[in-house]
Amino acid sequence: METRLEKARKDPESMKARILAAARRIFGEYGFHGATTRMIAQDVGIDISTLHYHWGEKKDLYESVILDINKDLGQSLIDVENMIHGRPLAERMAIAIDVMTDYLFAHPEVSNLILLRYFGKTRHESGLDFKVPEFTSDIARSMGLAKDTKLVSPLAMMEVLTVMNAIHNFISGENFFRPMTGLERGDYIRTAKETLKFILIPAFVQRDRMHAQD
Amino acid sequence: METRLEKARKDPESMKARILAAARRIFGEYGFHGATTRMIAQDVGIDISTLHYHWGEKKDLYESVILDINKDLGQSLIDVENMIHGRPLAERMAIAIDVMTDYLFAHPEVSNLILLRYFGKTRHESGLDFKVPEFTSDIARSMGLAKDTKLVSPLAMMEVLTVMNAIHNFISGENFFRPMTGLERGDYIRTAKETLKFILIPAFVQRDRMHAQD
DNA sequence: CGCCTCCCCCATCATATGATGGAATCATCG
DNA sequence: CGATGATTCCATCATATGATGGGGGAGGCG
Repeated sequence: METRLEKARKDPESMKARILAAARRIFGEYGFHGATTRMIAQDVGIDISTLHYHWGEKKDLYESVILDINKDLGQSLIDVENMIHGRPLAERMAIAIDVMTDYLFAHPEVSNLILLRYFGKTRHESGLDFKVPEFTSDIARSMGLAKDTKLVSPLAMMEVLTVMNAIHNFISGENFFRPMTGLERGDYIRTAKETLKFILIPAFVQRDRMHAQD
Repeated sequence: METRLEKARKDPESMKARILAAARRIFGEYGFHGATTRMIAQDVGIDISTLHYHWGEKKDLYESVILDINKDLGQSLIDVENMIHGRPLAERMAIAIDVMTDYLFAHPEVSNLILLRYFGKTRHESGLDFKVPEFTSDIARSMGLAKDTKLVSPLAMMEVLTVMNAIHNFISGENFFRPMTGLERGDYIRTAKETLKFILIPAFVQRDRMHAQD
């Protein structure tokens, strides 16, 4: 059976899809409790009852947004994986950082929603989870931190989380950080990439070289 | 004139202080919109009207919490600065990471509130800001990334933000990340420190050595 | 004691917000 | 066209939440 979410993703012009897109943005900016169905409806230019007609209650819409984000992020990770396959570690990481950063800056609500979910509770438990563990394991394998996605050590997971979160932080914190730096958006993005590559790559490359010596 | 906040900080047993402490926790967990005055009052074991009696409207209480957090964080940074003064860079960073991580794990609402403020909007503008720019500049100077706190380059600021945020992320994301790893709390904290030191230090040390060669 | 001030709670209000029912509109198809 | 179903909006409800007024009590002080 086709879910509402699948239907919405097929036709981006449909009302379902337009509501979903607006919900991604608004939930991403204000979080679950900070966003109101009225804000989302107004953003689309429709009545709230239309929103309820298509997506049911607020929590259902929110969970659909999370699923949607998950799909997009998972696809991006696959794309990156294919792009960097077979290259040396430093190059793999540099490309991954560049590509993921570009993707996320183009879809900042992805980073926003992920981080807000990490760091903020919601009054009612959602039961629904990000696929963070799977994604993290995949990246760990891709970075050569684990042989098998089933056997990723806690240390490796936390290393991956550090890298991914460092990227998300710059995207999601743009509204706060960019005014601090006084940079234009383009410069901010360039500097973010530069900073991320400068800080994140050397440690892994160094360890990689040491292991190669054995 | 003594502010309500100053009064509350003097006597931690006072009702004012107890409410403030609860507010730090609840706002930290749920964010501004996710937290309700009733939740905070219930946490203290008092009526909401008592809360309003001491702190006025919700937004005022929230801003007091932010000011309170700022003072605590600023003091911690000063403590760390004194502790690491004069040592070589790698050592300075390792100690700073250890000490700040311990402090923040003991007061996770500090990280929570900071990150939620970075990444989530609130419906009404607060006008009140974290002292993030000043703190960031101080750390930049302390890390040798700038001669003067008045002249910190955007690049240096973003490097500092990367480091600070990496720490906050592990504290604030514990509820999400620790179950992923299956670690006990103590092991989680240890692994977080290890990971942070492993990733964050080498890049700066490498660059420091290169500059020393000049 | 009588009065005052400070502090706290009960009852209540006002508004924001999630949600729904039913009418109106539009498209599709026989 | 006329029937049918899908979609949208208007009016309205129910609840959660922020906020307030007034009363009561504890303690200090004449």
